[in-house]
Amino acid sequence: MSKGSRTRGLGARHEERRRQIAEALLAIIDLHGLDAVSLRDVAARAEVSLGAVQHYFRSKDEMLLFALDYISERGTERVRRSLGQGEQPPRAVLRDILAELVPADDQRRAELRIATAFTARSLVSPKLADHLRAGYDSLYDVLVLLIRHAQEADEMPAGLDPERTAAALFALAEGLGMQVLIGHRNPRTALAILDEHLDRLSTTAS
Amino acid sequence: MSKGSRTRGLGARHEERRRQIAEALLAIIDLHGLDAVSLRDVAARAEVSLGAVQHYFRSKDEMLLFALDYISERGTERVRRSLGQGEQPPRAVLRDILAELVPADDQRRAELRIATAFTARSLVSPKLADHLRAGYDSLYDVLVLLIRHAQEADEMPAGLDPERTAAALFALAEGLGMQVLIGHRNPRTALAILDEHLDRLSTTAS
DNA sequence: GGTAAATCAATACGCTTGTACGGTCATGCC
DNA sequence: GGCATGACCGTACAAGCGTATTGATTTACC
Repeated sequence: MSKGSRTRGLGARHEERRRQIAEALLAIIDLHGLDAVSLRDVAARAEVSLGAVQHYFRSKDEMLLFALDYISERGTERVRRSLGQGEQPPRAVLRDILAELVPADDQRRAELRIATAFTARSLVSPKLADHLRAGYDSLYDVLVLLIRHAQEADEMPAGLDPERTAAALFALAEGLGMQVLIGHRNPRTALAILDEHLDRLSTTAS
Repeated sequence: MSKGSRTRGLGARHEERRRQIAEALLAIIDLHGLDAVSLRDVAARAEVSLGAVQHYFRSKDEMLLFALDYISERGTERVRRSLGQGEQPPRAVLRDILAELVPADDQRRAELRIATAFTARSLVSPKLADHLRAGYDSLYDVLVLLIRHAQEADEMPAGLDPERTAAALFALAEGLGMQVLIGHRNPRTALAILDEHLDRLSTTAS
């Protein structure tokens, strides 16, 4: 296997150190934006030398890509946890996952700010766009699946097209999240609007 | 009045020149992103000297702010035009305005890319955020008004809360626009989803 | 104990950046 | 005719940037 999986000896803490540096990078993006990131600032915040950062990342680009994958993984992990609790009915799980896109606490807020920064840059960076789209796709697939399950459990009308519905709910949640982030709406109202639409979907005849 | 309104003599073409430089700036944002903007690149694209750019804008920040107001004005103008055609029923006007947020052609696409870049930066620049929110607010107000009119014309159920509905439609359209921009969905599907939701809203009992 | 790799630290390089400054020429006004 | 102002141009500068390089120290393994 690769050196990354080593648990003892030289290189054992390699991945952990990379994550630690990535955390510093993400903190800077949250505070000052993606443009304001310099290797020296990252090093200072991570309390290591510039040389150390260079040792763990060949280039700034590689560091950015790693940080994006790192934070994506955190999001994926949260979705997995939501899915894991099998007691809940599919519609409730769907609601929970969508609600994650509305930043109700500081941590979620920071993550959404960071995700927004990466999204903006992905518009001019194909490589970033690829990595971002991967996470996007998998979340979308989960939504489609949950809607199907909800339909099978008679929690949502069978007449709904799962893919379109997933796209709509995704877009709605994302848009609401953005409005909250901008300060245009408070999280409570945004979540209420989301729930309202979920209810409307469930009680539609078509 | 200020010198900006002068139409003859010295300073007559002042505002026009500023707009011309702003166009170059916006083109660079569309192509390479907001971070990639340098005064020299702007000067080159506008086919003027660096000194000329400096002459018309005291600082880079001022130029960015001007460009944001400039492109916002263009959007506002389009909304005004949609509102202007009085023959159309309010729900159709509402639909047109929401559809503007889904980039179906190159021009709309470029504008949304630029708006996204500004939005991302506004997360770390309060001054930009203020300017952006102003346009946001006025668009939101227009949506609320149109929904009220649609209700009065019996095109939408009176039971709907106009403000919440406006927020929801806004968020949905914005989210769909983003999905199209990312390349996740094609404009046709996005517009179909938008229409579907407008229909669902109109035929809801509550 | 020796060798090789990992882990840094320090420094330097070339480049780009926003801004400042000085100068030139044209224009408008008294 | 003089004088202020507008409209530039060219250049210079200090700061910051990503990256390369070199070297020292530690660690793991034979």
